[in-house]
Amino acid sequence: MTVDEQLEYLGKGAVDLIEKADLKSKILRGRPLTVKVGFDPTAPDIHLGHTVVMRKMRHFQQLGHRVIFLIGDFTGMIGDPTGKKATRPALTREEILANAETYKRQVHKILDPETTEIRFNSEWLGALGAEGMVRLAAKYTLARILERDDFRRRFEAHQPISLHELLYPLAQGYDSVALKADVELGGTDQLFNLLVGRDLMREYGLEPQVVLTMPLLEGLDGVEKMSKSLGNYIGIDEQPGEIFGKVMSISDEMMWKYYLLCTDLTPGEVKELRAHVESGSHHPMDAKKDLAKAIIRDFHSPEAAEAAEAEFRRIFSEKQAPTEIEETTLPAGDEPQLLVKIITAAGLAASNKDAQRLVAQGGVLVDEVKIDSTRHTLDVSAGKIYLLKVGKRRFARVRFE
RNA sequence: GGAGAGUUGGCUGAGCGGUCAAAAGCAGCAGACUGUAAAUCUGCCGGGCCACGCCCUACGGAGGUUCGAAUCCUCCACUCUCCA
Repeated sequence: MTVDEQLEYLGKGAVDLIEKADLKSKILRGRPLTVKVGFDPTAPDIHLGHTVVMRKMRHFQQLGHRVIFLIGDFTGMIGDPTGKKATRPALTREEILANAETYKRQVHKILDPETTEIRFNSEWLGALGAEGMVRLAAKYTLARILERDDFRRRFEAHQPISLHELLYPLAQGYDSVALKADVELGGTDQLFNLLVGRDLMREYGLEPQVVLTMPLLEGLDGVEKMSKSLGNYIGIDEQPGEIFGKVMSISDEMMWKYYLLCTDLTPGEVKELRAHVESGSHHPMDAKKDLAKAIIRDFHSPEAAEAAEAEFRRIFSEKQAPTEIEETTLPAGDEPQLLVKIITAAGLAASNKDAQRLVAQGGVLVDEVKIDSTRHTLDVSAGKIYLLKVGKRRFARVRFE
């Protein structure tokens, strides 16, 4: 690849690239670049939203650069204020380390295990000490910190901002100083933090890093950014069937963004596919199934992808019970037991009230038969087995012993 | 340091001393319609009880006034505003 081709490849899908000329001159030196990406160890599960940036990291790896997966175990104690309306709760040391382990286990589904370097920023931030922190804070001004939209908005809305939150961008910027990063990647919401890194590097007499941001992926609701805390995410550790179902539930419109950010298709190929769907020559559901399979192939296997599709067809298109149903064993009894209690006991509803509602609303089937009486009872003598379906997707086989 | 405003269910946000398990919106769940899509419509949306009624927990925390408090009083915690 020529340098210009490399630039195009690395910039593919990016929102900001500051400065492109800097990246070019860095590449021209012919030495592997140090590419830093920070991950906050607050979310124990890597989801599709994270993979957007990770995919970009892989691009750098493919071109022979040194990619550092930085786990913000120190900054995690601060809690990134980005996009937050309220102060985040601080994590304990134990929680952070446990989360970090989960990260390590999962990142290699996307990144090259051989060359990915995993670091923890407590390594240098912890060593900084109070004095170092104060010195670091001296390099930035309040006005500049308040330029940041999140802070300004909270400030103007008279919402609390704790002082330690102001340190977050500085700490993150200092990571770049410590690692002498050539490039830092992040979501567009990270732009401010990444730029602070540039400023700080200049302050410390280093060449400023290149900042490259990727679009944020909306979650299943199609509106909010995909995040663990909002529960609108697809985790890469999830079962193939779960992933398939979740992908199918996104809107047709959103599907294209997923195609662009979560597959290796080029923008041109996605555009072409979209044109086929819009002209009616390709059914949107088929396009979405292909998307779901592509994603499952990445995190599981081609076989798992095919199996997930077959299972999906079986359950939802043909409305049959899944091939594999979780079996729950409950204690048998001589007296008939209320169905609602059995549903709760089997873990298909959060509470008896909840189960009662589901039954009343016609969302419960016992052995393929809809039950709509909340007083319905089942014979629970030993050896009895029932197939319960609650809502559209919750199944369980209950056996009494 | 001084003066004032506020803290309500996952979120936003109403709330007269009784009729408040608490308006409304969002989110969520179920049903209808579908392509388990989206949009739309309908219902539900603290928990317990083989109950259509009763009980428990809940309106920042702890006390108090009252037959009765989310609503009044006191103290504590937290947040915001203005002044210094």
